[in-house]
Amino acid sequence: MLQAREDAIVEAVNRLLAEKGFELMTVDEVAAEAGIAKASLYKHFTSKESLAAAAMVRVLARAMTVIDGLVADASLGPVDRLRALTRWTVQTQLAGQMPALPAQNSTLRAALMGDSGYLGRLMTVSDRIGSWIEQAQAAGQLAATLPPEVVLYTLFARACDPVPAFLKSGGQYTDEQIVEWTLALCFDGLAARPAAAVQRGARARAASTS
Amino acid sequence: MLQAREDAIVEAVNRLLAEKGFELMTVDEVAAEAGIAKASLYKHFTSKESLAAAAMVRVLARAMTVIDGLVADASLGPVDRLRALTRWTVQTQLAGQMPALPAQNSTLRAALMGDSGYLGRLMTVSDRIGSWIEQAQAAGQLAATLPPEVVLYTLFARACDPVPAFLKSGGQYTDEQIVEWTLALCFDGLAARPAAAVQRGARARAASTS
DNA sequence: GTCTATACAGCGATAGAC
DNA sequence: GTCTATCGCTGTATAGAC
Repeated sequence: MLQAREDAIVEAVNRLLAEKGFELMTVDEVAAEAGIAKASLYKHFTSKESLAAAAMVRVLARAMTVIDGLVADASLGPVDRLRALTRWTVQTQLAGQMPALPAQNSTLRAALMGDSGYLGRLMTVSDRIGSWIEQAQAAGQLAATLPPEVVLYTLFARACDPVPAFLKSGGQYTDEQIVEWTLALCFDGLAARPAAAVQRGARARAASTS
Repeated sequence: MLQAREDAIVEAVNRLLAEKGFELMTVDEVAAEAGIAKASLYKHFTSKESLAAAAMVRVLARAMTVIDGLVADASLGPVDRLRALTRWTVQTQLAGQMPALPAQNSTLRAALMGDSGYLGRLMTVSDRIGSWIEQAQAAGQLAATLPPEVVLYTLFARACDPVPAFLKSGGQYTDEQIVEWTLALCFDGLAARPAAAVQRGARARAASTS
């Protein structure tokens, strides 16, 4: 019962963070959307920052679930897993369920860096992804000239990429198109690709729509 | 004299927008950094939104200057120009001089969309870049499967890419390295590249350090 | 046009009754 | 633990003297 109430609060925070970001989200809105008084909300969470941290913990936990599912599928190579996880990230963002945290807010950064639950999950997720990156680079499937750290941040950044939402707001493309273009841009870039990459892309599209 | 004062104000706004974004920037800070009283500032600009708009107009004017310089160099192809303009964007952002506008703020969006000076410059810049994109796609140098609009937004998004600043904050890479990696990611993606692309990258690096 | 001083609103957080 | 009511502060914007 208490747990369900807190879940409703974090769900509201998650949605509002996705919609307007930390600065523009107000605690009054969170309380209203969770159907609770603001003062009651502060019995569960000590500050606005801790609300955001709870939402981040939740999304990291969900990412971990996705990661575990990908690990369980032995038919996937490291790059397949990176692509699939990135697809989940972009899809979640397009669905308005990816909390957006501008890293510019120092009070929020301080709160997150002091939250061991957040830090631990962030490190676990980073380690899993990092091992896929190293495997993919060793297999010659990912640019070996890039430090793994650069690849990791680039993938994380898909969670706050403004391009997908902007394309969606135009209303002339389907979510599937936007997701595929975003993935193509992330992994293959803007430059014209050799036939091999184009064919791989065609195979992937065929598989995902079959 | 009046113009010089306003330049100082917009310069302060530009720097603060780059550092902390629109929501976290306060008018008091702008006034303090410009060395003027807040009330005097409101004689020059009618609102906080109009301050941000002025900074955006300034950065678009600078982009236009860069674009004109690239057009004047007849030795450059369309992709060369796109790369060079993107390099300028990333370098400006790394130097802390690229105003960051989270598109989530509706009052700010409304103000920008009602500012003809901003809209006109934005359209001019977009048209120039758009023509380069179409030329590059026609020449088979840019992925022709992507709508030009998607390419355009992807290039614009380099102005608020969090990855370069994050890599810089780590302190273990030079600005030049970060810029080259960002460009490589944008144009060639994460995937391992064929020899041709690698060699082109090597040539570009040699040229830029000679 | 510049200043000091202030009005006004919104928001994070808390008091205190139940 | 939930509520209503309110505090205290910050931030945008303005009044009015010079």
